[in-house]
Amino acid sequence: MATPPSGRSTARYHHGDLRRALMDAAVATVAADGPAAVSLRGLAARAGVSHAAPVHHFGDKAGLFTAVAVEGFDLLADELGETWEGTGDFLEVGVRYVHFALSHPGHFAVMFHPDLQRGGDPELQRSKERAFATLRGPIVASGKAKDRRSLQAVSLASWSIVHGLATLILSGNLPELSLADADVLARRVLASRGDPLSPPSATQGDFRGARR
Amino acid sequence: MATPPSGRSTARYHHGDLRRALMDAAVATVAADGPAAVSLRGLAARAGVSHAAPVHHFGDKAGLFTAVAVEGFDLLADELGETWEGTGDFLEVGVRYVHFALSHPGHFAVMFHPDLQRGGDPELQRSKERAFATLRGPIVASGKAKDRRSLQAVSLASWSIVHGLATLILSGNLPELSLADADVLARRVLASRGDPLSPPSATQGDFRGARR
DNA sequence: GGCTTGATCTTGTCAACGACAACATTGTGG
DNA sequence: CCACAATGTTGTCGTTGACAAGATCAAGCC
Repeated sequence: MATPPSGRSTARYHHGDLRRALMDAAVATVAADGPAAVSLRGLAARAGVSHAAPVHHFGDKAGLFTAVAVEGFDLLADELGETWEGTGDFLEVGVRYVHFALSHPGHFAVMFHPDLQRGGDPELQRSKERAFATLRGPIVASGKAKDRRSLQAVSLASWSIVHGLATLILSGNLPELSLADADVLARRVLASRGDPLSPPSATQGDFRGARR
Repeated sequence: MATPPSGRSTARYHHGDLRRALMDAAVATVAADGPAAVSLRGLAARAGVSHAAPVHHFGDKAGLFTAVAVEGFDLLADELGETWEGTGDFLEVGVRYVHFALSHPGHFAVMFHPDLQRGGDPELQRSKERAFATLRGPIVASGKAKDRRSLQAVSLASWSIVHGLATLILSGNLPELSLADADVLARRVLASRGDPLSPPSATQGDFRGARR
């Protein structure tokens, strides 16, 4: 992997883009085996560098995870913003949230485990805030919540349902899904609105539903 | 803490209830600093035994977390069942789910991180199934979902919203709440149904709402 | 060319940890 | 009284995160 840009094929002292390689390896490891499976030494070995090299890019493990979280929140904000601008559909933004979580499981897991990160990091704060604002925007724009309090309730409910669905799928409490299936499921779940008192509007789709 | 039942104050060879002490210490540690902060050696020291004593009760770290998860699912099933039988109110079961998560953060975190547990454990499977059945029951009983597919969508939506809300609060993405405030918030969020197209029915309550 | 400076990477080391093996202690039932 | 299982201890090994000190490289400056 990653043959250096210069023709020299033997080991070079400098990696070229070790920061990128380490983050990619970390994300892949988290996606495959969870954050606990990440070791700085393992990542270093995978990138072909010595066990202490990561220190120069991230300081420590929390620094690495913080960088991954920042990247994740930026990606999420981009995707949600794009969907909102493209469709103008509040529900589709929610679907995209779930889609993001499932297509970037490594990032997502790190993003929502603050105990892995460096809490006070200002860059993290900014990325986080931008992502949340991008999520809140469509809810505010849909403008159906009259007062401030109900807006917050609706906003939080929307976030909760997409976040909960994503979390339940990722944590293995629901069957494994293809991304396409997950989109269909998310659309139907969001449309059903979690209230048994109002009959859900059944949309088409072939998903078989939760297993256990 | 935990002076032994016998009057002998000096160190005894047998702890008395080491299993219980280790689980309590583990739950407290997870609640305070997350699962990553748990070390078998640390728990052993806290209980006043040698570093290898926990092996005889849990085998390994995953065994300890599995035992915590089983206890958690049993507690959750008890609480949800009690609420459903007491109130017959579907929404109150959801409120209780969130309440449980916030009042047992140590258990909750372990319960929904399967990578910490021994996946195949039969006791875990049973406890999990019982808890989920207790959650699903009220939804089925409310009987508003016509066909199988919409029932699954409603069921999953309900679970998602309560699980998402609990997860968001616990992960520090919402302001710290007292348990009473959280109950009020959960009630309002569940009542708002997360759909801006239908005006939310504002219930009373003094919670100020999400911060950031 | 020679020198300096900063960034990057290596080597060496230490303490904490999970896991395991071998042994000691305790209490219980035959 | 004695096997025997449960419980706890001591000792050890390999892995890991973190740190310190030094090596290598690139780029600028004289």
